[in-house]
Amino acid sequence: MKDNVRVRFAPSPTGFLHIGGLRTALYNYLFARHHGGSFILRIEDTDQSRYVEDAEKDITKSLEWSGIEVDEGPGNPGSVGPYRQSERKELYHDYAQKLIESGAAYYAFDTTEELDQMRERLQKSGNPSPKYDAITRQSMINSLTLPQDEVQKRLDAGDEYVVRLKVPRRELIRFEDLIRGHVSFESKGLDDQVLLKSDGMPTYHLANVVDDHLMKITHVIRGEEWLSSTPKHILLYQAFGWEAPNMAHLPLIMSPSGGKLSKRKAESEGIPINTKDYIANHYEPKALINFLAYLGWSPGDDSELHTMQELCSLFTLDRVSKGGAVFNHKKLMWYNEHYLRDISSKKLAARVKEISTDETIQNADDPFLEKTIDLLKERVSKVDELMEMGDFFFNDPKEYDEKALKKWKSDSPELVKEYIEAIEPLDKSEFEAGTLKTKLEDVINKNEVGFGKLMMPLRIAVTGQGFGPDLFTSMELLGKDTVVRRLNTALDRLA
RNA sequence: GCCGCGUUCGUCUAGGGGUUUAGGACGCCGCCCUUUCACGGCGGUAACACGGGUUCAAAUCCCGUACGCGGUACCA
Repeated sequence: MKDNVRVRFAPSPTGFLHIGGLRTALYNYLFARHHGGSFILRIEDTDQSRYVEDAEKDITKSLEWSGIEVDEGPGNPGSVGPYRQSERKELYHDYAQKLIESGAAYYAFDTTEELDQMRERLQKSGNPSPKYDAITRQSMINSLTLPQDEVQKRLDAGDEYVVRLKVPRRELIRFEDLIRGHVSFESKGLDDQVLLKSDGMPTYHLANVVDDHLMKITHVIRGEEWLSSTPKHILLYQAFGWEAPNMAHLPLIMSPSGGKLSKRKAESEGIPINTKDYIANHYEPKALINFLAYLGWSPGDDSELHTMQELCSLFTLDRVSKGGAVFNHKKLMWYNEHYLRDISSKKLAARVKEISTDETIQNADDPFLEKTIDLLKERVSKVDELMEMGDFFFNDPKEYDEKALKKWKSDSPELVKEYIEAIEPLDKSEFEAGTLKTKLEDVINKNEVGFGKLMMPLRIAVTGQGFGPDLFTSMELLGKDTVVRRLNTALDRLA
């Protein structure tokens, strides 16, 4: 293991940070922290046509929310900046030039149409995967086929060109992947990859290799979708005479229906795909992080719950699995429930006030709100559900749950009436859970009916629903006036 | 198609030649607690893709097959 571990998370700002990207960032971060190294954020904005204005802000905000701290990045540059590739444009130009001079790359002048024609022609003649390679480049328009003065003339005239990597005809390219072990590719299967695009921007491949070297990256930890292009990168490192960083390709996060978890698939399967969706929907960042850490990795013991700090000390690449991992939303919810219950009711009350759009809740008395949360916490999965389930603590039920209404029988009005009569004389200090329960028992005993015969109708009348926290404690919290009012309202509406 | 990478309960995984009647977690089911719903506790269901080797012994090593996934762009 090299000293001074430096890893990078290098998203391209073509959209919001999705859950797969977040996990890649997390694994990089955990690895860096485990080795006391640095976690670098680099923005790979080389595709101007796909650039999304707010994407970088979204990435930064998402990482921050998740608790992933960036040691060096556009917002807090270190000594190897700038950290946006668009601001490093000239650099790539210089390095492309070096490759041309050393013979590892060449100019190509073919237009998009000519390339399409070439591919079509080859396909028709029986080549199913046409490539711009050691063989086909001989029939294309480039500095390998054109006389040197012609090349210079085109360059001087400002003709559009790209720079392509001159992939050797037959060579076995091997490298060691920290997760997968030995990996090898035959160079003949590789394209003469475009390194510098006609708009002057580098492609991912060039920019990535140049930056990883210049930024002294020791470990490249990225998604498996990059495994196939790694040989091109190895070739590049060799051409530059640089030592390649260690490589580690992470298993992909899969959709429950199979295949890489994409935006479309996630949406149709009810899985939030972007980190901002998790923020907006009030998931617990600790839960998401814990869940994501275990999606493709495990510490090897039976533990399931860990803080970020613990994950940092536990995480090693050799314990990352090789196969894709299916996103299991129910397990995420299990984590969320766990971390939610860890939060004090006092803190939750503050969160609820922040989130809520209901004025009654926003202005609620804090001790009261906290008491309701004590009761609700064990019953919900996310903070926002606290308000849904606990709405009856603040507002009279507008309607009664249809399913619960089945428990409102023909004898319910009479029983409820008797209960009202029993509790109305109670003064404030007597209006507490124990007494309220005793009063209910009096009524059912007198009428010789079961507990539920009265309790369910009361619950419906007071909360509008057939489930929820202990009814007597809830009524105590609500107070006599509210309870009696709601019981009478129910009598009117359901009689 | 070609190239590459994978494959242990439904899902995430442990296990890496004998310690395994293959362990844990989520889910699901049942019971207990509770005259609601949950929490909690206890228990149950359920997997080594297939076929050949190697070996005294294979989930574990090797080779094939199947299946899955990824890549195959002047996208990353």
